[in-house]
Amino acid sequence: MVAKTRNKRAASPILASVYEATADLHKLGLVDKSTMREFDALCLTPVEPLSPGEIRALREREHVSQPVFAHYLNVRKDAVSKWERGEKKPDGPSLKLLNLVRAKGLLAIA
Amino acid sequence: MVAKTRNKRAASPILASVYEATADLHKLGLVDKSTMREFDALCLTPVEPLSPGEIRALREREHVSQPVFAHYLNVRKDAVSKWERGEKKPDGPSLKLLNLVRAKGLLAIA
DNA sequence: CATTCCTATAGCTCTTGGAGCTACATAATT
DNA sequence: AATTATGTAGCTCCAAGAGCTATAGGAATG
Repeated sequence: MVAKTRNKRAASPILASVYEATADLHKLGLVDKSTMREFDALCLTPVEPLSPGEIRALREREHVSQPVFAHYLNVRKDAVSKWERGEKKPDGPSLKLLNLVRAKGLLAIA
Repeated sequence: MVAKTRNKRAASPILASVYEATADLHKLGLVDKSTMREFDALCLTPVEPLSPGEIRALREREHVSQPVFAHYLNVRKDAVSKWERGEKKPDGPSLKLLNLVRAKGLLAIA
């Protein structure tokens, strides 16, 4: 399927690059097969794991307390505290929100 | 504490209204105490529960498949399927993301 | 000064969402 | 006809997050 995609004549050099990148991501298992068709999914900001220190730095960058930060993410303040102390690791939707804040600021999720 | 806040001379009529609204929300237990100081938290889009039908309608409004929708939210496609069939109920961070999409569209979390 | 709040930790228990998997029917592509 | 994507279904398992109490330190307020 990857090879097939590569061989397909792309509409533009830019699109061709997107195809290449997609194929590579796909090979690495980072992209769902469906994204080979639905290209808007590629415009997503990549979701990376965040260390406790990075989470704390992120929150302090936004100048908010743990309770307020938690309020933005719709989690309990305890959760934020545990993230920053490494007791729990955010993943899935929580990690997505944290990455959104990192990339676009708190206002992006307000 | 609520009365105390009410008695405080507000800087403007608008701010006074905000105080009033905050106090009421606080009385209803909808707002964390911290928000009485951190006002930006009030600018948050309220997070409401979504029914299975509303979730499906939301996804179809954005013209994406379950796998792609899941990709945006950084959850597995199975999760989206279960939400739409009422098998699982999104809450916390997932619900926040869904409300974000509803209020601002998929691009807001891209 | 004393007092009142907010913050941030810490230590618990418990529920359930989401991960991760397989399998299947349908529909759309090619 | 063969391939590919979709949506549903059933299952197990883990850990995130909920929810609670208690504590200590700091900041604001009187």
